[in-house]
Amino acid sequence: MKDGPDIARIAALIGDPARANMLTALMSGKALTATELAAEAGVTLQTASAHLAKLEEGGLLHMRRQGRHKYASLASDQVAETLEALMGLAAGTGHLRTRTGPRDQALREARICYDHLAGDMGILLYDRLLAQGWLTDDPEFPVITDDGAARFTTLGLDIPALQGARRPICRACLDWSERRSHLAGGLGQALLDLMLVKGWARRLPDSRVIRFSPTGKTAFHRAFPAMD
Amino acid sequence: MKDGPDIARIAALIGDPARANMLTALMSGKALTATELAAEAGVTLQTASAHLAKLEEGGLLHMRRQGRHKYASLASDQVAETLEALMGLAAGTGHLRTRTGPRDQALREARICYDHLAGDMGILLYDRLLAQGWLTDDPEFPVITDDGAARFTTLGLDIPALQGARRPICRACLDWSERRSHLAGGLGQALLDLMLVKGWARRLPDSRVIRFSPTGKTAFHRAFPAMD
DNA sequence: TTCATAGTTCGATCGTAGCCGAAGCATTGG
DNA sequence: CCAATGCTTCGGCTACGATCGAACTATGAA
Repeated sequence: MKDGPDIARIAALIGDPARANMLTALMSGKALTATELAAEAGVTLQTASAHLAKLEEGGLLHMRRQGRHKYASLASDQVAETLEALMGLAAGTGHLRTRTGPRDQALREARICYDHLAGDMGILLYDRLLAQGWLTDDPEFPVITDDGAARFTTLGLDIPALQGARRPICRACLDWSERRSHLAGGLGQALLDLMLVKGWARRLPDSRVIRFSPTGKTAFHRAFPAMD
Repeated sequence: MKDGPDIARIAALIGDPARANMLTALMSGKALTATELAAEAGVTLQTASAHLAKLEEGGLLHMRRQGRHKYASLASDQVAETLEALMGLAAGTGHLRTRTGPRDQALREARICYDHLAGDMGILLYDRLLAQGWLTDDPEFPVITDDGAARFTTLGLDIPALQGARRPICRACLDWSERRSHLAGGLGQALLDLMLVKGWARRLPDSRVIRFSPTGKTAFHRAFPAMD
């Protein structure tokens, strides 16, 4: 009867609408304050505080006090992945009730997933990196090839620094809209940062949507071409 | 605020202990009757009936009437995957409260995940298939090579029949105990069936545990050797 | 037909968890 | 020091949903 871990405990944590909204907001990867999350969830600060305490106690969030602010962020990539899996299910089993509005369309095209690029563009990036042989294709932890390391360095990334970090540099992450893999981990984050810094794309305010400019797309295709 | 699909709806479905127990039981891959599930969840038949209705309405279960019995099974591989993801989280964030008993140990070694082999043995199988070059290493949908097809046919599988089915023949599935991939999909199911039929292993009653016999393990290593 | 088993529907009960108002700490800035 | 802002704690209200007993329907067996 009691096979495996206590799945109900954390599913119940995610199952409350207010908490689910908070978690979804945190999928943007940014750490948010309690007040911001309260607004996001549509509840008062008191109830938000209670929710945050439960989420931290449950191991889903990581809290950091900074001055008189309290910042919350997802506890790990694993949490983000689980949320994406749930989104995939919800998108699929939703009785066509989730008609895809224009906002939703933009989400499918390019969005931030925790801290890296997801959606059509995220998958495209991952495919291109594989096609060029800059990454080996592991189902969970791809590895950077020598070719790839050289290329990333040319683009301005500090690969040794990334490799020194505790966090896995490469990680495959499943996409809820496309049900395919895209690149997460330190490298995924660094690449997205790069694109934002170079002005290829920008984040829409208060949303997970990432909008590529026409010139940005061109630059993307030149930097990550389809084949050798 | 309302980014993406309604994640709370289905998380709440999974979040009830009774329903979570039912879903966990169904991870065995077998279709179970309402009465069996009621026993599994520790509730009366009436409440079980209500839960099953909700789970079906929510798109997590697929129901099939057969005579005066009503069989429930997971609606899709995707549901099973999401449950595994939740188990991974629950195992990790559990405050050391889930001390690994002997039963748990057996689960980690070899268990059934929906309808295919998971745990240490599942990962070992997947690695060996890759090492032999019988499968290409795709993060989500590996492909059977010609070598592999020949090998599987020798073992007694009907590859063309599997390829004809609607279901994806190969699929990588993430393991909650090991956080690595193992083989799901039609091929994963067929291989597990094969091992059970050949008597290499057997299922423990009322559990997801799969026990390999000593001779079975030997046969396994001979059929799927470490390197060429 | 009659009986037994499987499952459903209804109604009532009861807990729990979400919610907010108000008051209480804590940190920063003047 | 005081005032303002960010967050927490407390208490009480409310509502939703899980649960079960009892009565009802449906299928199968004798």
